[in-house]
Amino acid sequence: MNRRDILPHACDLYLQGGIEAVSMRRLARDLGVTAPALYRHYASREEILLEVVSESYRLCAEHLSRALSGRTPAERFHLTGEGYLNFALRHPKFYEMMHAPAHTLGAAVFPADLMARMDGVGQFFNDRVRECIEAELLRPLGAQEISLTLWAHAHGLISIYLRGCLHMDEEAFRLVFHESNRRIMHGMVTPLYEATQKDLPQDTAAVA
Amino acid sequence: MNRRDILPHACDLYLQGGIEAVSMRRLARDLGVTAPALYRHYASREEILLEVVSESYRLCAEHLSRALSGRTPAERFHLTGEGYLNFALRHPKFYEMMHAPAHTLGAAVFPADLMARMDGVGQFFNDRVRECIEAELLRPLGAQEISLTLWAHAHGLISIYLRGCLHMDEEAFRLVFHESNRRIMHGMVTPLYEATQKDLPQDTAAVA
DNA sequence: CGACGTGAGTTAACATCATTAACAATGAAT
DNA sequence: ATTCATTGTTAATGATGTTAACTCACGTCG
Repeated sequence: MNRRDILPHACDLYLQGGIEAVSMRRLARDLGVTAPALYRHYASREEILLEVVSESYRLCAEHLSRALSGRTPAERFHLTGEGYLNFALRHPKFYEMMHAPAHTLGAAVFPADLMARMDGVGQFFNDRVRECIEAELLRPLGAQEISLTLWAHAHGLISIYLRGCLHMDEEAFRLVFHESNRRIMHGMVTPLYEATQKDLPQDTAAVA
Repeated sequence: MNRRDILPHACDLYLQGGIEAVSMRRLARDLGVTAPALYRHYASREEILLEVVSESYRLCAEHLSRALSGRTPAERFHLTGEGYLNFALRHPKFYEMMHAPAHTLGAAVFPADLMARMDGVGQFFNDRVRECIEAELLRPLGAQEISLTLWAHAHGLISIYLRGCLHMDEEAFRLVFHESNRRIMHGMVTPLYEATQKDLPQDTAAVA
């Protein structure tokens, strides 16, 4: 038995019952082994959970990479958004795991290899945006900057939906997602808006 | 001892060491009592954690409500965004708790009173946006729709920052936050963009 | 061939966890 | 004075992550 045999079972347990369902004893039982044996391959439960997170990023990157089949910057840009949305809707538990706070996994901070995977996903977005700026489909506001804005919006909307705050089914949400994207791409303000942006007040001081 | 005495200590424990630091024994010890005594006031640990979530929403609503001191729709709109950002940056652990998945707390689904608090926060955003549409500062794209878009973007950006993915300090992030808001308010596309939106390909089928 | 070390498993144990059952003390109301 | 609800207690159950000490199989080298 080695690491590669353990990870799939850990993912299964996580998909079935969430993080707390991934217990060393239960995992060992599914592998036909006793709990301390797992410590031959992983230093701790935390290390196993981090591997599940890493797997989530791998799966996400796999969905995104299919956007490279697009033949124009616009197509690849569009397919990137679709890939991200599809990943989130098809693998909601993995999507959730991607954004789990470190302490939820018992870790103080994310290890370097995980940070690298995170940066990789971000870099993919950056590259698709840069292409579109060069093709003059997007305004030259900085590829990283636009990319971050788009990622933040997509992630925020998806995570709100996955928490069940929006009372709608998946098909309805796909429409909402696309409509919301249209809004941020084209803007939401009238000419009157700009005039109000001078002399805005500061937020009052903290309360407690 | 009653519920009102327990909650602050539960919050303290959570702020110090995260959700898993809130243990019945530890909490009881801090209150000068033994663990089973807590069950006189709360049915379970889950119920206590949900109360901490509820407290997070209360604190958030408190920050938002200060936006009502603005004297114009534009001011109140701006202060709402500032209030949300300030709440997240001043109370990051509470902000995180607001968006904790239910199973993280050991709960299958959120209770109705919590859902009501969530809707209340959403409603506040809606109302501020509606005001701005009526004042013709925002385009008439639907108050709920715009509100959701703005909330999603703000939440996504903040949660990405709080996870430490952006390598910057709080001051730098405040700038990024405002710049990103400017981008979604004014749009990011060139006139060329629209022409590319016809005949976009579908994402290929699922992989696994 | 035998000695040795290494890798991978075992059992037993420890401390901690949430939760429950059974019981005690306190104080107010009839 | 008795009754009853409230609010604690101790003891126990079963689960958790993790460690220590041990066993067993296997490959390598003298």
